[in-house]
Amino acid sequence: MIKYEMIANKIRERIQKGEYAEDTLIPDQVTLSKEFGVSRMTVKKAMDILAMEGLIFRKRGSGTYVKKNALLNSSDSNAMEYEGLTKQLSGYKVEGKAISFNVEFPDEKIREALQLEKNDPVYNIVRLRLVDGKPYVIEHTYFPTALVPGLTEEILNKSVYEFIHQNLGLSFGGAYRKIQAVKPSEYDKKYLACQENDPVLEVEQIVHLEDGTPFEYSRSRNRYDTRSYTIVDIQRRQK
Amino acid sequence: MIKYEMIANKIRERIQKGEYAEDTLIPDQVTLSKEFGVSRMTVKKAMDILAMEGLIFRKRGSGTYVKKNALLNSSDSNAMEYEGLTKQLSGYKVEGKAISFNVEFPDEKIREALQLEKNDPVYNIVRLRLVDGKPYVIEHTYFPTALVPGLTEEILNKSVYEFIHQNLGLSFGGAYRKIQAVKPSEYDKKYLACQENDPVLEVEQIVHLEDGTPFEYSRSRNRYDTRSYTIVDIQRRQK
DNA sequence: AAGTGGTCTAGACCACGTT
DNA sequence: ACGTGGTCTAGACCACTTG
Repeated sequence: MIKYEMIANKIRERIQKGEYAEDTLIPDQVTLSKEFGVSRMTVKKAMDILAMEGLIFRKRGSGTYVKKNALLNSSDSNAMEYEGLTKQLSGYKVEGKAISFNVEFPDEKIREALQLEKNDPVYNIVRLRLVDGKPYVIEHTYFPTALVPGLTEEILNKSVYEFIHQNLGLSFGGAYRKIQAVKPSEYDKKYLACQENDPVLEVEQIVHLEDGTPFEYSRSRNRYDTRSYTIVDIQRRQK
Repeated sequence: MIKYEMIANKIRERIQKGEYAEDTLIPDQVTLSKEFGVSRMTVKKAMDILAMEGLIFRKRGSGTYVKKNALLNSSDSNAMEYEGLTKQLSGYKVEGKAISFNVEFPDEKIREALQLEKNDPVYNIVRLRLVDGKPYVIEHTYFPTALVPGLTEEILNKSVYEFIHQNLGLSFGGAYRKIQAVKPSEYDKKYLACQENDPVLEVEQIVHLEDGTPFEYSRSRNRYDTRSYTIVDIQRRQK
């Protein structure tokens, strides 16, 4: 439907198929605008997308080039993901198990993270995820009850995010994350089967709605030997 | 000079000063285009920048709003930074100390990360950073010698990145990072003064040039109690 | 000098929310 | 019905690189 998106898709496909080889020029914007029967502005907008994805780079006066290793880096723009054995996880059995599900008044730290008043309650959920029967991560999650009315344990087992999007009509606007190495707690030792001197990778996260309202605070505590956090950081603005 | 950038700067300033309050509408694009004497397309491009920075969000048919907590999240778009005591580090003495500086043939892993051939040499640099006399991080860094001809220990103590930009005329195009919690090595225990069961936060990083050439491979090993990694992730494309 | 990508315009139509 | 932001055009000028 949207022209610049369709053009971006086609060019991306050509790069992936090798029709536009890495480290070479692709046709200039005027040529492409004639090929696709659109204005040059529309072609440029398509190119902006591919540049944000890290597939191409442009030199004024020179032309538009396919990056070396475009295919390696071609994961979604600014994608961030956990990686571990999760990578080749297709054949494994992934389980989620709720350890606890309560409503409570949060402590000061969580109140500040979620921008709540003194008497605003939150859901406090602790879940353990196992892969192939082995523990992987414990997630401690807090939602303001006011934002997710009618949350049940059943919904938790499906997708809270889908529920919010479908039933409440809300969208996400980003997240703040903090990653640390920490020593295992008693909780970690019990559920993650950590040894005393096994480190734990903790990802602390505040997720926001589109309008900036804090919506979820969570801490994921990951076994050090099975999970890592990866970031693809693409330079967006040249000076 | 560039109009849409100047307009973005002015609007950003108004948000920061509270002239456009959080969680309220700002003037529509037609009004703003009249105020600044530009076309609406130019105003929209300015708004695109502020949306990427997480300061505003837009609803078709409704208008453009300042996000809640715009000022909190207003750190540079997609900024990533180490944080720790580094936060309030203005008053402290930061030192860097080179532990070793060699040229060698890299092992397979580094050869793959830097996309090198069998006989391409690299600089192998190990540096320790101290704050207020206490060890903070050990950085193991590898550069292909072919990309940084004439690197000296003196340049290392200033800024390698500036040297590359100034003297070699090269620009950066992004990075790939992987963050893990690991157990301390003998090296860590010796230089970071880690105890046997202190975890270490390792940041593995491949930095690329603008054209996609891998340029630096490094591993930073951080004391767990003084450093963490933070990420601001802003949603860019709504579906 | 020619060709490239970056910016900007004035106007048009559309999709969507609000009224 | 009206106002909003999103897309798109045809053409213009500029900054820059390359021959």
